[in-house]
Amino acid sequence: MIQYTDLSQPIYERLKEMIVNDELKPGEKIVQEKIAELLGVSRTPLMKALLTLENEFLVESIPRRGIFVRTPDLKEIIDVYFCREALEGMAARLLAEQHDTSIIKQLKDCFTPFIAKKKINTKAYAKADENFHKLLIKLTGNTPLDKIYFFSNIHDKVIGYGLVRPPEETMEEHFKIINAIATGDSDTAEQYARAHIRKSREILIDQYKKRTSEEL
Amino acid sequence: MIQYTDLSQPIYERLKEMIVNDELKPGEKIVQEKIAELLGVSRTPLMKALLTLENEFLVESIPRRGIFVRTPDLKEIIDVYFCREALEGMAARLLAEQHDTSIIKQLKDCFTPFIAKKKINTKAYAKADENFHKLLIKLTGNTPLDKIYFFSNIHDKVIGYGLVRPPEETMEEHFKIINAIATGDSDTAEQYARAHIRKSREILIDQYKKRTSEEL
DNA sequence: ATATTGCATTTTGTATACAAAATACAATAT
DNA sequence: ATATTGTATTTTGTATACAAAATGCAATAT
Repeated sequence: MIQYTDLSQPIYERLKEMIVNDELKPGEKIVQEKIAELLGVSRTPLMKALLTLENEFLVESIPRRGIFVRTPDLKEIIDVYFCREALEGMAARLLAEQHDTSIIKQLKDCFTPFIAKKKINTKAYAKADENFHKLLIKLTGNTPLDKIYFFSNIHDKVIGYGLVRPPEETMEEHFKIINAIATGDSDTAEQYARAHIRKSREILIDQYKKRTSEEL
Repeated sequence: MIQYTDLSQPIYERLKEMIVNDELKPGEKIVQEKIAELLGVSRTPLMKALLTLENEFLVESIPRRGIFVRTPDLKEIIDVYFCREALEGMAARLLAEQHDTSIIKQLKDCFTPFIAKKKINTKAYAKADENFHKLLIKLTGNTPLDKIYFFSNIHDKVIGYGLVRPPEETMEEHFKIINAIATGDSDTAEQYARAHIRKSREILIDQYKKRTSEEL
C-alpha cells in the first residue's frame, strides 16, 4: 500500500503552500504530531521537509522549543533585496556574455502576453515577473547561483502575488535588461538589472515605513 | 544517560571535517547504518546532519540509492567564484556605507600578525584569508547574505588550506579593499572586492586546466 | 566466456516507541 | 489577589522496527 518516492518532497511543497497562504500563520508553532496527522504521514519525513524549509528561512527552529513559522521583518526584506541586486546583476552579466539568442527569446516570452495590451492583468503579470527573475538566474546555467536563489521564497511570501510597482514601469526596465543582454553589453546588463532591483527595494522600504507608521 | 542538546549539530561538524579531510572520499557512498555506528548515534540525527550537508553541496542524495560525497568539478568551482564575486562585492559596498571604524579595525586585525614579516607562514595566512572573507560578509549584519554564503564550504574543501595566490599579492589587495571601506568609497570598495575574487578565479581556472591536461 | 535470471542480503524510507525536556495548570503559600 | 511550587500532560529529540527497493552473487542459459 505504501508508495515510495520521497514523501518529504510533497510535504515540503504542501507546507510551503500553507505558509504562503497563511494557513500556517506567522509566528505559529508547528506541532509536529498535529501536522503529521493532518497530512497523513509520520514525523520522520515531516521533519525532513521542515529542515528544508528552515534552510530557506520560511520556518525557524528553536531547539527543544519547537519549529515556528517565520515573520520576516522590514530589515530582512531589505537585506534580501541587497542579495538579489548582487546576484541578479551577476546573472544578467553572465547571460550577456553568452550571446545566445535562445536566452533572449525565453526572457522576452515571459512578457509577450502583455505587449500592446491596454489593460494588464495584474495577477498574471506578477506571476510573469516572478518567472522572469527566476529564469534570469536559471538560464545562466550556474548551479550554485540557482541553488542559493531560494530566498526569493521570502519575497514570494511577503509580497504574495501583488506587485511592488505598476507593470508599465517595470515592463520597460525588463526590456532594457533583455536588450542589453541581447547586444552582449554585459556591463549595461548588470547595471540595469541592479537598478531594477534597487528601485523596487526603495519603494518597498517606503511602503513598509508608511504601513508601520500608520499602525502606531 | 542521554545528554540532550542537539546531536545533529556535532554530527554535522564531524561529517564536514571527515569530508574536508578526505576521511570520506569524493564519490563515496555514505552508508547510514555504518556511519551512525561509527559515531555512536542513531540514523535519525545523522539524517538531519546529512540533509544540512546536502543543502551546502557537500553531499548529494540520490533517492533510494544513497547519499554520496560530492566531487565538485571545474565548472562548479568557477560558478561558486562568480557567486562570491557578486556577494563579496556587495558586502564591501555595504560596509563602506556604514562608516564604522570598528569594522575597519576588525578587518585589519585579520592580517596584523603578518605585517612587516619577512617570512609569512602560508598555512596561517591561508586561515587568516578565509577568516577575512567570512568576516567581510558577517560584518554587514545582513543575515540572509551571511546564510547564503555557506557555499564557501566548497571552496574550503577544494582548496583546502592551500592558497590560490601568494600572500604578497593578496595582502595588498585586501588592504585596498579595507582602505576603500575606511574612506567610505562604496563604489571603489565593491570594485576592489570583485577584482580580488575575479583574479583568484582566473588563476584557479588556469591551475585546474593545467592539472587536467597533465593527467591526460 | 558472457548474459540472464532468481534469491539472499543490504540499505533505504517511513513508522513507531520511548525517555527527557517543556508546558500547562491546579493547589498552596504569601 | 499574586506568586510559587508540584504534578500531569504535551511535545521534542533520539532510537528502534519494519516493509520495500536496491544490490550482490550464484546458478543457469546462451
